[in-house]
Amino acid sequence: MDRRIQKTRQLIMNTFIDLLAEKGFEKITINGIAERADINRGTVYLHYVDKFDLLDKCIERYVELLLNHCANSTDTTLNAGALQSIFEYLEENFTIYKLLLSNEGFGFFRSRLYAIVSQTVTEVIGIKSENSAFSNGVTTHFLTSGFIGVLEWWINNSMPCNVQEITEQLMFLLEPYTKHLVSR
Amino acid sequence: MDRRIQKTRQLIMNTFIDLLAEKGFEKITINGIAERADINRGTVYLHYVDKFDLLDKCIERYVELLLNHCANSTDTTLNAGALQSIFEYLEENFTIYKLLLSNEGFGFFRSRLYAIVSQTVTEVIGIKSENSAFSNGVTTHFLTSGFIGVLEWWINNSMPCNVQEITEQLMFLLEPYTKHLVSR
DNA sequence: TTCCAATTGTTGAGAACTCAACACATTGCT
DNA sequence: AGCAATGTGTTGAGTTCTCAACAATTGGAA
Repeated sequence: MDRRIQKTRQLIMNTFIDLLAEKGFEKITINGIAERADINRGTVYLHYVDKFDLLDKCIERYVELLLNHCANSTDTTLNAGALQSIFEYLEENFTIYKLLLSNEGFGFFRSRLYAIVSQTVTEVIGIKSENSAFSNGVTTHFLTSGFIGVLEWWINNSMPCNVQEITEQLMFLLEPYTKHLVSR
Repeated sequence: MDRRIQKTRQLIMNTFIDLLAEKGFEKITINGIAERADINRGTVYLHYVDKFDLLDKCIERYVELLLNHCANSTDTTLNAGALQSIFEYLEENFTIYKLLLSNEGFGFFRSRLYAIVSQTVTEVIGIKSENSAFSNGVTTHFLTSGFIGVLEWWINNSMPCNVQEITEQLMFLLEPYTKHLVSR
């Protein structure tokens, strides 16, 4: 893809996030974004239909970035490395995800994250344990909610424990399920 | 001017300065600049003919930026405010000017700065004291060399005294001349 | 020396961005 | 209610930048 597109979108999103933190979604204008980013107003419309669309794309992007940090691990195995990688990334971009998980995110971020994670979990369960007692929606939503709940708690409370601790604790909690679900 | 031009030139110069500090002028390539700046190689040639031209323009630009900080003061009077403004700016951009004044600048920065400052001093002397004993080259070059020498010393020695001190001391040294030369 | 890889400087076509202008909607003030 | 200021969304013409390709040069290792 043309590098101008990547740069411009990155710039617009960064500016959007900054303004979101400063004044909230309500008071954000396309005008304001263009001025702050020092680009033409029309350029914003070249990439996003309006500020709602921009919020959507922004959330989509940051969900993607977050999950890429475990998709990078070669297999679908839920291993400590992938978990740790995610929480390290969250730590680095703490302010952004705190913002997206706050009221300013309108719950959209949470629901997008939930949708993707639960789908992945469903797939993994389906593949790994076709004949076991885990092949049902309850398991999927139990694990997804648990994981996302912990993630949300950790961010909202400004990382009350370090990455090492939360990773280990989470792995411990998931162990009973990984034993049956994730092995090959 | 088209904002793309300003942004691109700014980006190229910043990248150039970074590379200059990292590996020195010798090892800098147009390729390397384009890669680091994440722009097309051809774009660099759109603005500069080669890396020597880039160095020139870079020096010219930073001389301009430096002197703007006293040209902003309304009159040509050599006042404490203008001096302080210059040294504050130097303090903020210390690493850049230390680099340009070092061997990597090849003395080009110093000589450009000297040329412009001495010309201004000549003009001021000419205007302010047409019939005094100061109307000659000796005065111009004495004052210019003194000023730039102090500036160079201050930067090369990593700002051994603070802005307040160097400003006051310099004003004290210049006082005998400002009395006769700069008043209206 | 010879060869290979990297760099240089240029080209043309096409995509992205800028800018100014437009009509229209929204906001806030008196 | 009326007015002014600000924001919205779109358009068309013009500029800048990208990209891929090119021939020519340079620098270092075999």
